[in-house]
Amino acid sequence: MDHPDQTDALEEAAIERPFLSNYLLFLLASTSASASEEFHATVRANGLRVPEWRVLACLHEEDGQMVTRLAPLALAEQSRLTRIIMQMDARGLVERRSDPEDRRRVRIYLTDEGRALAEDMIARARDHEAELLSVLPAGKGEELRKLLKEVHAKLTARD
Amino acid sequence: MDHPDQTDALEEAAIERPFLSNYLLFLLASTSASASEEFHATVRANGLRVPEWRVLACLHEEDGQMVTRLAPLALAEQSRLTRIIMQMDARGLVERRSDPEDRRRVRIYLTDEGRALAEDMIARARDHEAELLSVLPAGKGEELRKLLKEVHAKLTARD
DNA sequence: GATCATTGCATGATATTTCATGCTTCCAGT
DNA sequence: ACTGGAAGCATGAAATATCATGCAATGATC
Repeated sequence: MDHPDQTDALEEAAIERPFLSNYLLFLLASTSASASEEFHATVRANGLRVPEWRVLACLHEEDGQMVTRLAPLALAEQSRLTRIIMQMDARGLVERRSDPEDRRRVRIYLTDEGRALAEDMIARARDHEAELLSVLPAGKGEELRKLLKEVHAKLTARD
Repeated sequence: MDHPDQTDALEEAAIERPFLSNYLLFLLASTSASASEEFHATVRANGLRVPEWRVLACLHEEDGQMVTRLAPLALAEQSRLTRIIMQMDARGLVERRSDPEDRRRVRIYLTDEGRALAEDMIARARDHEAELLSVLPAGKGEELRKLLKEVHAKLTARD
């Protein structure tokens, strides 16, 4: 029996179920980018780069973390984070201390100035998050948060 | 009447409701990163950088897009995308044609080689997505996809 | 306790990104 | 048509990121 031309079949398939707008990795990256855009502008307006803000937030949550622990949390590669932390140190936001238990380790601590900035920025982040949620249909934001926590936990558990 | 020391109050608050692990922008960025990690390795194994793969996917969906339309879709800044496309052109994956309707515009088209690679990578992306979904609790992935589509639509509508 | 592998971080060289700005082409108002 | 402004893309110079590798400290094995 005859069958349709293969190229046409492929194109039809592409039209019938658009790939990109349903592709989970695209939706995640794109939603993350558009949700973060505004706040990242605030971050830069406060003289911080995005990974620097992330480091402040991580340290505020748990002070004295190692560089290699901070790197994945701040979504930055190790050598990059090392340099970012050197700059934050030079600027007086954090302090590096070698760990007496294991002298290969460098533990990062917030300075008073760093802690103040972290608290300030976290307050802004909370405000921005509230605004963001208010744009969404009621409940959708919380639903999304809950789902992301579950999915994120599953994904990071595979290590 | 007396009140507790302010620093203690702040610290308690931080302990009681951890900020980061509930912060929507963190959950989005971090989930996106960990979900994409594996597939991005595949992308690089196929000789593509992540934005190049995104360009291929966008063009496969709609060929002949402008640079300024492609840039936000590929999550890359315009001048960066210009250079990425120049490289893809040099490699024979895409072709740049000036738009006769408006000669400021440069429209990007897949070459046959580019289209073949795009189709190949999209197939891999579909497979990877299926694997990813199979790791998650049943239904969670589809739930997430649906929510992200709604939220992403709301967020990008504000322009 | 010597050796070998590994972990944790730093760093040099290279490649990439970014920012501001330049150059065209188009459009609106006159 | 002419002028001012904006859109679309390109590009140089400076800042950053990346990759591989180096070095030091630790742990494991014999």
